[in-house]
Amino acid sequence: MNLIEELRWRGMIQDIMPGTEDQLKKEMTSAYIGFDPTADSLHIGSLVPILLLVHLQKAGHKPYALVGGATGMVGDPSGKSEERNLLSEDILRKNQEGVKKQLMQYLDFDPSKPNSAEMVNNYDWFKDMSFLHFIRDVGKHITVNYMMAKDSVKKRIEGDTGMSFTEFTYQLVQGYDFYWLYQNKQCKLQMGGSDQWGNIVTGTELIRRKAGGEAFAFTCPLITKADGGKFGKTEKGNIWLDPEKTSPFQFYQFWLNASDEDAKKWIRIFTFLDQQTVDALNADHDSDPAARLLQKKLAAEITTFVHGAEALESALATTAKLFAQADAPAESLSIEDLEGMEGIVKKEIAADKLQAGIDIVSLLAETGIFPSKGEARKMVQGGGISVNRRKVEGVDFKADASLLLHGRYLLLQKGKKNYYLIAAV
RNA sequence: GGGCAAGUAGCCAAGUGGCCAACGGCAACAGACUGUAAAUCUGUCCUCUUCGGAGUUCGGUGGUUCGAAUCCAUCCUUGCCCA
Repeated sequence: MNLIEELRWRGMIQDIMPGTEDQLKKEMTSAYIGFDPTADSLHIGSLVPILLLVHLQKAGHKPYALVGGATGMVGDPSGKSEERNLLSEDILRKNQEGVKKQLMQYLDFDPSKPNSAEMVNNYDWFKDMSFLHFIRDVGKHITVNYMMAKDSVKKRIEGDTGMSFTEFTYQLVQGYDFYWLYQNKQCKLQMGGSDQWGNIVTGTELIRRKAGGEAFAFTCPLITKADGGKFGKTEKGNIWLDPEKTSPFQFYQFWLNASDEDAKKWIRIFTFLDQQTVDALNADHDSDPAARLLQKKLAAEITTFVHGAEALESALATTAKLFAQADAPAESLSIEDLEGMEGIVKKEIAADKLQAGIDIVSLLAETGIFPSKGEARKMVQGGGISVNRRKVEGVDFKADASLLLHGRYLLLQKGKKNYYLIAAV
């Protein structure tokens, strides 16, 4: 299977420009994807573009990861119904660094290889460009009519929030990136999410008109969830690639909780397993859906790719303790189990308060698990709180020192999956 | 600069003098069911609360009124049209 066939099978191609496949067959091709420095870490939404670059490199082509230092300052209107807030330069610079560091992990930057990955930042070629230069050399080649026809623009013009000149210009800025890379790095291919199609095409158009060259592009579908929810969001917010922001355990759990339908799609997109393996896995899964083989494999593969084998081990261990032995009484957990659980939130309470006995509502509020007593009370009344894995039956429940595990800890749960370890100090 | 519209909770959106902490939907959280799923059902969903209530809201500010999200004035923001 060649690269395009492979990506097609994986369901990673949405739109593709004619001739792209031939170009990739013909020679080692340089290709790029842009990453937005809107946060100091990438989240799992960026995994697909990263994987595209990885596949590309595996197929022997040369990947460029572009950090959008300049485009980040403008704001991409694609998929946005409203004008974006501009980030300050300080924050952008910090974000660029964070994003850059993460990208380094996933691609092979070994300069001795002809197809080593390279990192570029469009801030480098935009920072010294004058406005006059831009409008004469770039703007002249693209008509407003052309730009207005773009979906991202049309939607905003037809909508009722309008769009600033700055965001309108975005597609030219991004288009120029492609042109610059084409001229300076012989980059002939741009990839991206399907929401980027319009911007990408502006780039190829610019290359054609300004340099008379031919450039190619394809996009991958945006990842969706079968239930229509936003991909990559949970109650705790985004799933980040930075283990400081989203622990490997939480990361693993995110994938494990995928629905069957999603898991079938995602296993092809987010893992490198070949067709045969995936087919076999699917068959096994269907014979016993409750075992969730697909989800387990998916979660294991992607956690290893992002965080490494060791992190996966520890995520698995925590999972076993939290869920596989969920019926086991809390008393059976060792101190190491309690303290070592990843994804558990640690809180403290004064030992003498506990000695005297404290009602559950105050306990929840004082340890900061809930911001107010009112909220804590509502959750207790709704049956959403457990102490030492036993459900708290009512608001008059009192906690005291006799409940302490190993004389030190209370294991508290909000719902099924949110664990808190309260240490008496 | 002129004309016209709009601004209500995280989002969408109803409400046009008292019955309004404000219909409904989405999102979110919890419970039941389950496979740590989906679907479904139930509860919560401005803040605090001794669960009796209390406090602060409907772009901002001032006013009319016993009483304002609702009426008036003014300012701000956004969109459309004209210049």
